[in-house]
Amino acid sequence: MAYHHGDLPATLLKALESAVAESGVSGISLRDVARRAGVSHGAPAHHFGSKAGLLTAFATAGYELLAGSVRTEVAVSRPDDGPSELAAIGRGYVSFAIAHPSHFEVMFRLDVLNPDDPAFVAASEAAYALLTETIERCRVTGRLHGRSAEVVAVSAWSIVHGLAALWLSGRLSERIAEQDPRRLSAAVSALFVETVMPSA
Amino acid sequence: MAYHHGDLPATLLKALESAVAESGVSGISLRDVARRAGVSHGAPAHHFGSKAGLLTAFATAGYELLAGSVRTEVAVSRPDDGPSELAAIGRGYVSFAIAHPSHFEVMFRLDVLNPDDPAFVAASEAAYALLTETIERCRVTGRLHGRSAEVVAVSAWSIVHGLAALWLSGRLSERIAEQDPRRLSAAVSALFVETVMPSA
DNA sequence: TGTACATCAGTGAACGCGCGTTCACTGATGTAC
DNA sequence: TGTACATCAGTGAACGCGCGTTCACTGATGTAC
Repeated sequence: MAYHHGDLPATLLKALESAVAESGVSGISLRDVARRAGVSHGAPAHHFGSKAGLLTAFATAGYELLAGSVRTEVAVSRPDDGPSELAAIGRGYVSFAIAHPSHFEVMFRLDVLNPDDPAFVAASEAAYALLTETIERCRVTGRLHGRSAEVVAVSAWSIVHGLAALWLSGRLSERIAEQDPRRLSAAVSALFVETVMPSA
Repeated sequence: MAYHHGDLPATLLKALESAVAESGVSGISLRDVARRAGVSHGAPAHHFGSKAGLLTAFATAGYELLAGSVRTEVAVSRPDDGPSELAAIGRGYVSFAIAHPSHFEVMFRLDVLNPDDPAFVAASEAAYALLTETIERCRVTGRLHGRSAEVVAVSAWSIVHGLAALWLSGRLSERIAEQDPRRLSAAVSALFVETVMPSA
């Protein structure tokens, strides 16, 4: 085994992703992650300090992936139209969660990571800003119809977060006909935007 | 210590609740729960078989509490009015989650319990039925305006579930001005019902 | 090009710990007569 | 009322295990001259 791995931190993060996918956050251990990465169990500490450090780095990467997924959907939405941008954010949020369920799960488990880590805080703020900026744009252009921007923002975040969480928990898909999460999230996002911000 | 405790199963469930509240689902152990209940660490197995059995019984009780909370809110809503019943369900859902965060957390962690347990399945079906029955009532009285009952049901569940999950994760309250979860859930539920099912 | 040396990355043994489950047991309770 | 017995509830010792963290170490890499 080569002593210098090349990019062990990245390999460990990938190993963590598959470990979470297989056994959930509660089932993961540093030693198992090291095993999957093919290194000794002491190696992770060298790069991440502790188990919480590894999970924090993973969650931080999750927020960056989330922001990327949202930006991708927004890029293909109708330009300069707040509501369709908001619907795009919803689709981007859910499709991130579906594509990266392990990241999604860890990101909201503040009990197992270091929630004050500066990089983690910065990444999560940046992702949240995407939502608030769009809602602010809707407000400025009068699309909120006088509704509280805060209530609209919380509702929008809640509906996509809930959809993603319920889908991933498996409690949702077993109860409904629609089995394609992308179509479902598009329908839910559209319902929200069309009713809360009708164009007519 | 008396050999016969009286109602050890109920005491163990209460001990589990406080253990989850203190250390989260990932931090709980059978031995700690037994310690909190003041019995030997072998006692839980006598009543629940295993750790998963205890968690399953706890989650089942959670669904029953959820149904109770929803029924309580519905009982004080405007009678025979689907939409205001739906808003009441939303408030009941969130106020259950706020009042019983430990139950709420365990209920959706299918990885740590026995998801095929008959009592668990029955309790969760019963709770879900409260939602679908109300939406069906709205559909019959024409309040869905031709929208898919399934999409409306998923959206309604998602928005309250997301609100509860985000609130409990702590990621939400640190970003907004409103600090009273009951007022917040009332505002979010009202926004959803008033826009999706306008009375005019 | 070669050599000395500093830094870095990963090893592997060791630590102490708490865990879930099993099981022979003992003490308490309830029932039959 | 008393006695024998069955059932039930909880005990506590024992098991084997995997865990997170520490730390002296060794091998690899990069730099200065």
